Amino acid sequence: MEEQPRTRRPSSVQDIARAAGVSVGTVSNVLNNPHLVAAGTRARVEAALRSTGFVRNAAARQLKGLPSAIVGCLVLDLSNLFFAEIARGIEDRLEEEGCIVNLCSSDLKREREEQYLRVLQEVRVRGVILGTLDPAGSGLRDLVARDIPVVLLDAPRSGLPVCAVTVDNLAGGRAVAEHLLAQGHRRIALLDGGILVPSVSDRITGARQAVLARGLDPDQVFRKVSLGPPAHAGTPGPAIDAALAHPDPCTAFLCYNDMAALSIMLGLRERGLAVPGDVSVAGYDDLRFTSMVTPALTTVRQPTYEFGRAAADLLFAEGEPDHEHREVLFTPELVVRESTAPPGGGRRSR
Amino acid sequence: MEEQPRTRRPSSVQDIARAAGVSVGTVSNVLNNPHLVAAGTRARVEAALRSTGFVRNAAARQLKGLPSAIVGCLVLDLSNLFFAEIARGIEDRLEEEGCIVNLCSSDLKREREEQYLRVLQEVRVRGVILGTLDPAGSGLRDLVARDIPVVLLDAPRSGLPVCAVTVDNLAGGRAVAEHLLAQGHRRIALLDGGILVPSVSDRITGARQAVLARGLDPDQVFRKVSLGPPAHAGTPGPAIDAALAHPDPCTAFLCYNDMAALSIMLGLRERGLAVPGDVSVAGYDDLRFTSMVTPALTTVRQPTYEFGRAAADLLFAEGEPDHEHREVLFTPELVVRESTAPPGGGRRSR
DNA sequence: ATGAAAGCGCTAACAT
DNA sequence: ATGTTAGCGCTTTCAT
Repeated sequence: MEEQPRTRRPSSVQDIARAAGVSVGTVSNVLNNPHLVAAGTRARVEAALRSTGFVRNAAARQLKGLPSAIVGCLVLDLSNLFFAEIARGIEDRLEEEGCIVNLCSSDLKREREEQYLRVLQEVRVRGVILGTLDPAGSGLRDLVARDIPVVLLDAPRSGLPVCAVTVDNLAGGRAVAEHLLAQGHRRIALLDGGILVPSVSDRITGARQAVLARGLDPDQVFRKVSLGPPAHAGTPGPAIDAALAHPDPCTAFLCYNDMAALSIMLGLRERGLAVPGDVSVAGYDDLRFTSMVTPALTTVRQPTYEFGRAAADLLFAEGEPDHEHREVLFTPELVVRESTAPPGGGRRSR
Repeated sequence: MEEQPRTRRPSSVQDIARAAGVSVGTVSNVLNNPHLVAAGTRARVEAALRSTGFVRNAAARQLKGLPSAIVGCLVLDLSNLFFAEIARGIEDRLEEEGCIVNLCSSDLKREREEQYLRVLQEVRVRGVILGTLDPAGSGLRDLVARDIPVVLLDAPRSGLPVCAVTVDNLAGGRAVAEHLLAQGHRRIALLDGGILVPSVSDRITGARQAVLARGLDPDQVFRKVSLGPPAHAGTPGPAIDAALAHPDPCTAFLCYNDMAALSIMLGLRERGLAVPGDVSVAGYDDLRFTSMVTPALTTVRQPTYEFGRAAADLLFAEGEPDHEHREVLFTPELVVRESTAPPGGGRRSR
């Protein structure tokens, strides 16, 4: 029956000042420089603050030029556990600095990436951690031109004055390819997502290097097949056909990530093909559960949580006065499990 | 050698006005009510807009009372694919309205939830989609008291004037438990994450109902064991011991989610125990890959992407003038696979 | 059709 | 130690 004790509209410093019988300046000082205000006054103001449930207006602070607590983070695909875990690493680190993350997923759409970047600029984020489709794109250049700190996520800096955290994709691609070649595979389906992602391109380059190192011709060894974007990962049929329904069928799939590899394995199973008996499958990322599927997936381990934390670290470092742009490079690690084996293991499928 | 073509500091409407030889009001009109301004003037202003790469200042707009384009979204654990997919559903829907999401993960920490809620208020989000640990918490009540639209994610509304999107956890819990009971299990380890999550509590209640419906005593049938928070999911040993190293060992694990179930299965395997030969394991969520592990996981399917979209829908509906708070209820579905079987199947492990 | 000016909530510089 | 005030960038009356 009583009046609502808390005001419905958030109270302003004005309201607090009135309630405590002081000026707005004093309220501001209680908020930001408590030591400047006498104990008694401070107590009165604090009481008013509490009783109205005052909440700072971030927009007003920002308009005064104070740094925003929001950091933008744009990843390629949040439904990929790999990025979700990176995001957690980022978030944990930001939280330590009282920042929050504006997390967006471009879903591998260029247009969407550009749109998000625009909105992030409008809200004047403190910086952005960017997993970009286009390391030479205008969105990124815009950010840089406006002096917004940028940390690239697993993408080359292409000469831009930004920081980056990357993993050695060349080495990773080389490692899986070398593994497959060593097992004797000479026809390998190179599975991509139909969209050219910088890090994946590097892995492919690495894979080609491995082939060249053996004196073979990459164009002979690899056959490019596409799974289509993640949304289509449920229908691996066409990709499988492209690789196998061929006079000279592939004996192995080198997949651009674990999710895709799993999808391929599922499709293979549905067709009655055994892995690795009939065809080998290698993934990339080493997601948490890849050791539990059957057969356990051969893949390449990449850092996730630590990767995210490193990115956030770099972003804060960017904030410092005269900072050198740095690139932190992580090293991937081949994890050989059961899904790859020499070709021609044959018809022993159960 | 040339001057940088784009200003480093983002240009303001003032700058544009000056450049185009008009007043700020006109610039604002070009931006928001283009039809009110003469074609010629408009063209001049638009040229200036483009040449400086003008970006609105969201803070200033907001200060004028315009609605924010930012929607807060707080989930329990982003490293759980279940939430990551929900987040994607939310994001997709928001994007359609030109909004972006401030995605945070409380990591099941109450303190962190409260902190995030505070920051979200400071930035005056347009609303918040909240997966809360505490549906009766002060953070949530605060939001409501301030008329900030709230949509609860899989949590009871407890009488608060908010919307909610939920799944029938009672039914879900009942279904798995009934399945296990029907197979003959009479000693079941009820695995939780050590933290009381509302939705999980409901599932447990549902499971107990199933036991009662058979005229059995839930306290006899269930033995509570804890895996600890997600971060500890890597060490399922203690939970396994608690369930099995007992004069009357459990014959099945009813796990609070798939990630936990996988972790338990891994631990079981390390101890040389066969699933489901020696012990059955049931999960919850039906994450994308649970059908691919060995043995394929028996679990309960929950909507994810659609769940997220529904939440975002509700949030926008909240914005409408005089809106009725609604609750959207999804129905879970038991998915029986290979990881559960009648007890005593025995030592046939290979 | 356009311009002038007030004011959103806050901080910081200055005045008392 | 506290009060006063200008101004951040924008939208929106109200004049012209």
